Amino acid sequence: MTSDQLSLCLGTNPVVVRRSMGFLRRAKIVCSDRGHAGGWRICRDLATITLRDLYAALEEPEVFALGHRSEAPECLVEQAVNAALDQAFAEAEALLLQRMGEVTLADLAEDFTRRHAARSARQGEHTHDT
Amino acid sequence: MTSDQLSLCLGTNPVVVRRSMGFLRRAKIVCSDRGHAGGWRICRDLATITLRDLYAALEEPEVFALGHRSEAPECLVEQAVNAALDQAFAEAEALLLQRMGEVTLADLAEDFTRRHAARSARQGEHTHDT
DNA sequence: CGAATCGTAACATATAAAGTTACATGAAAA
DNA sequence: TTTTCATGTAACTTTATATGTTACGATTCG
Repeated sequence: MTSDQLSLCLGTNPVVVRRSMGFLRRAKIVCSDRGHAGGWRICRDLATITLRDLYAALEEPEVFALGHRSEAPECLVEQAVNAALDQAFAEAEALLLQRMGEVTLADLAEDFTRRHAARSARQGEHTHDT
Repeated sequence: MTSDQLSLCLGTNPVVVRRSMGFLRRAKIVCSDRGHAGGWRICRDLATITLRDLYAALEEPEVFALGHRSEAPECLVEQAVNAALDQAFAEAEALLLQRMGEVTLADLAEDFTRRHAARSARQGEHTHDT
């Protein structure tokens, strides 16, 4: 698909798509072809790509919205709070990343297919009714 | 302490302090007194206040920086991704909140005291050297 | 009364994410 | 070879949000 097509699907802008897909290209998850009939392709087996890979490739801001105000604060109160929460944040992040690592694009494709069939069935029903 | 004093400690603005402390007041964690000699007081035993209580009271944006673009998307791809991650997010958030619920302000006060003593000792040493 | 303090509305500023424009580069088709 | 259609990317604009600021009313104590 081209950046223009993707931007329509995603309700955004082609340049924004190129910006994000660029990260995936550098991570060797997608390939891009320039020129006529060019665009974006997934260049690895869907079963080998996990949501964790995508997250890592996109370098999204951070897992948590909460975080330290500063990494090595002089303030002793802040130091105490950081010390108390560092472990908790690390554990929660590790858990989340592990779960993301367990979901492949192949899994999602399968689920999508199921959902698509279900929607089609519902629409068929509805068409039959009217 | 007054909002002005707190804002100096925190490197921010007195109105910002009132805004945040207002949430803690509504959660009955702190009390405020107006007028002369007024200001803010913690109005519960430190051992009964956890970081989770503070987080809940402050209604911070969200635990995670990542999240759903929309809660009930029409897009089937988005539905599949949400379904795959909902459980993971819920687990990680529960773990984090549990850990936050295990840390009381009394714990933090104790840790602060220890750090303060350590710093004083280091400064004493240093003074002794020079 | 008057100074000190919170409560809150209204407005200003800063920052980052997203969107936009513009154009160079590259590749296939005519 | 020229045209057309893509990506790659820099520069700028817009938008959203958190933060900071000003202003002033309400309350309390001396």
